[in-house]
Amino acid sequence: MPSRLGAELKQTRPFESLEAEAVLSIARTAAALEHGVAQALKAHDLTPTQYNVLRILRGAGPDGLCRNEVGNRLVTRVPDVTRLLDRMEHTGLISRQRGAEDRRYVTARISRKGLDLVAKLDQPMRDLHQAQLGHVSKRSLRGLIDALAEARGKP
Amino acid sequence: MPSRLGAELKQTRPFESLEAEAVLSIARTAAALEHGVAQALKAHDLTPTQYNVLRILRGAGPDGLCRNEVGNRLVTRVPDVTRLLDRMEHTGLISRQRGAEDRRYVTARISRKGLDLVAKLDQPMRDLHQAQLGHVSKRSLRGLIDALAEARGKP
DNA sequence: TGACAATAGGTGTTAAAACATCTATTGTCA
DNA sequence: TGACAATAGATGTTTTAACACCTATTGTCA
Repeated sequence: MPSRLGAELKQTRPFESLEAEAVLSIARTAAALEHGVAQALKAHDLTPTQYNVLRILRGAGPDGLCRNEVGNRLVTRVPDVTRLLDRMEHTGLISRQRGAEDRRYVTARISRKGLDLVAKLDQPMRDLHQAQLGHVSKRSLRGLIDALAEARGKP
Repeated sequence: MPSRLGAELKQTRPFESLEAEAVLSIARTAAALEHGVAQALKAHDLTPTQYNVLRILRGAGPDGLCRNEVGNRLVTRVPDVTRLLDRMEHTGLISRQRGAEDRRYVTARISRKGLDLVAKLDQPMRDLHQAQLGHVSKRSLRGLIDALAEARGKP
């Protein structure tokens, strides 16, 4: 019985291990989902990472967050948060301010424009996630989430 | 009871839906795993995508594959396979040849150097996958793989 | 057969990722 | 207090991703 993903990729030889198959399954699924998200955001000139930043800063509230903290909370590790924020400041989605007490810090805050944009995207994103995974049973999703947490070593 | 990923991302508000949490879980796990793969391949000046191409062409055998077919089999959708293959040809990992019967096709084949490189990477990659997911039970992995296939809509 | 659609690749350009290195500011401790 | 490590960001450079558009070759059909 050939594995599903094996057939999907038209690869004849079976996977070397369950672990290898899982790594590829995760990568392939993530790529497909992110592609959908990217397509949905493109109409608003946002990348998934920028959208992620907007949600993070909205969650942080008026106090904002420093660059490193934004980087830590990102779903995907980004090695150049400075210029990511540069671009978002340039398009007016966020503002930045050098710290008064400790002048090493630069606090980033979401702007009115940024808040409006994420607010407008809330429902479409809900719909998208539903379209992407709505056909999967709650039970499967729960198991999936737990297994992924285990895979990341956060038991 | 706050969700695991919610705490991990230091996000206070709970997820809007199980589907949204699953999408983020998949993205985060995939990023972590791919980062590990990329680190392992960096010593050989290979990106994960290039490694993927090498494995695809090794699997295809001496007949090779045309550009589009390589693109179709890639784990992640790549919008510029031509220059991906350009680079790999330039570093001597593959060769390309314009088709004789149908001159639109260009067949890509893995070179001796490419074969040697993937062969040398087989064991390290096995070890890496084991290190990344070896702590997850076979049962969880099986469930994970099945749930991801379901998520991709390949039931 | 000759126009035209379809298919397979290639090119040009802009934006973003990746990596190393550098400056400024603060903390620590002999 | 004064050297020096540690922290927070910024900058420079190269590579790659992403998107639109262009060329060459073959298939189709009036």
